[in-house]
Amino acid sequence: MGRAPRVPVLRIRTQASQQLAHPDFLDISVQNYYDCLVARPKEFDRDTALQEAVDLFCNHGYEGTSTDDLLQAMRISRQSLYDTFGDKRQLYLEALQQYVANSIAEQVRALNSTTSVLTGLEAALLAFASKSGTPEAPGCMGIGATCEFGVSDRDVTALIATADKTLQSSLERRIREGKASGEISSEVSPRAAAQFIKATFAGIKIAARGGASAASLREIAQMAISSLK
Amino acid sequence: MGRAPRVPVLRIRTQASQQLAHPDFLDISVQNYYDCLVARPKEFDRDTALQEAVDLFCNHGYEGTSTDDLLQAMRISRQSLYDTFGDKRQLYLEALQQYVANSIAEQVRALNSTTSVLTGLEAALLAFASKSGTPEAPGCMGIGATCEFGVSDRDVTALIATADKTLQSSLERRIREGKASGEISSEVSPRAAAQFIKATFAGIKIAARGGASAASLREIAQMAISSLK
DNA sequence: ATAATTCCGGACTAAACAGTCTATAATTAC
DNA sequence: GTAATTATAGACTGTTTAGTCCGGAATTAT
Repeated sequence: MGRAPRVPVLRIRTQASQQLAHPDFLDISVQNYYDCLVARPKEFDRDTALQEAVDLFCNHGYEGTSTDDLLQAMRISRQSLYDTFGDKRQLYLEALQQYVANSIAEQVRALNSTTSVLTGLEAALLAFASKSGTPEAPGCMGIGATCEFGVSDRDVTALIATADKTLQSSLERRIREGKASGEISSEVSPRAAAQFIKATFAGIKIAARGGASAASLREIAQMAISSLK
Repeated sequence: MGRAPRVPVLRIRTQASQQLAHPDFLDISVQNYYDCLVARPKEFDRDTALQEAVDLFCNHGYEGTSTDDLLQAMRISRQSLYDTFGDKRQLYLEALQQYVANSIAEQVRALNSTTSVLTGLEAALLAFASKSGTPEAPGCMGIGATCEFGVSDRDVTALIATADKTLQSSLERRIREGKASGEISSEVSPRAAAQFIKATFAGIKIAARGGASAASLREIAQMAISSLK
């Protein structure tokens, strides 16, 4: 993946401190600078609003979520939605992008959280399940998008394919480590095993969405992992 | 399961043969008799039309399928749809019922198609995948319904739960047979293993919907099965 | 101050939506 | 034949949809 590109930064003296002896300064990105340099700043937080959209799309999909639903949940005006996010489809794509990026990051973090590869795999497999038992299983937006559109939507497909590659390579690397340490059978193909684990991710998420108990999900994860030993 | 209940049958002399020396007779069910005893018989076949609806719902879900889409694919008039199937929701439920029943029946048939339990399991896991590579992976309506509604819709949830129980018990029985014959490890819990196989079903179906190759799906199935050995 | 900018709420529009009604044609019973 | 019944096609209706427009308020720069 490489490191994130360095973002240009501006050092700005804040408005409120301009009459003080020791004024405050603020380092912000150029993008944020332009965002703030407007006659009237936005009254809502873009990321917070986007997260509300994510939650809605997770639960009801693209077609099942109306713009009115979105406005209500995001607590912004109609005009603000179109000004800020373009249209419903662009908002959906951005929400999917944010969801998928967060989701993969979380899974990879869990995967690498332990020295034992198998334990890390189990943690990753159950990372989603843990937050899904609570109120009403929210559903995975990535799987929702796949079910809803298949491979018919270029943008959705490309977005998910990118995330899929990241997860695939993280899994393969960790599985190779497990083979090297002897934790995973030498007969296992890292590529095939990573595909299999991804399928298990999907299976667990669907089971959770269908109301399966946390214990069931744990059993599924453990059986999947046992096939690597 | 048991055998199908015996349907009452009527022997009817067909209209066209009433002036012949050797008239034709027809055995039909009482239900069909009532269905036919109308001023003007339907011009379309109910089951064929329903199957078209199934295909549409598989590909676009409930919200993503409009009544106009349905009329066009089912090639029936608007009034006929409402007369025959009630409304869009009832049609969806009936389509889901038909899909899920057929789907489970096919999987159970594949599962029991061989003497070897593991081979049968592999056949069942790949039964869906085989027809999904062809034109545009149609998607599983059961999984689509689960993603779209979660457990929020009583009728959908109940319908899927019933099918789930059938598949679960078929899998458990077959896994017990495998344990008895020594093909499956004695350490495997039939209940947990059946849950795991169901999750693998879901994972394979999602992967297929996302455009995975037949070879990938086969690898996933084989890894899942290897965890039972 | 004033001008310029941009946010926001709500009214508005055109299209799509699910579902109903009507006129006509086809069939059966008599 | 006539009367009764029912399927069909297509027009129709009220609602919801996504997206636009407009007037007033808030903020910044000058």
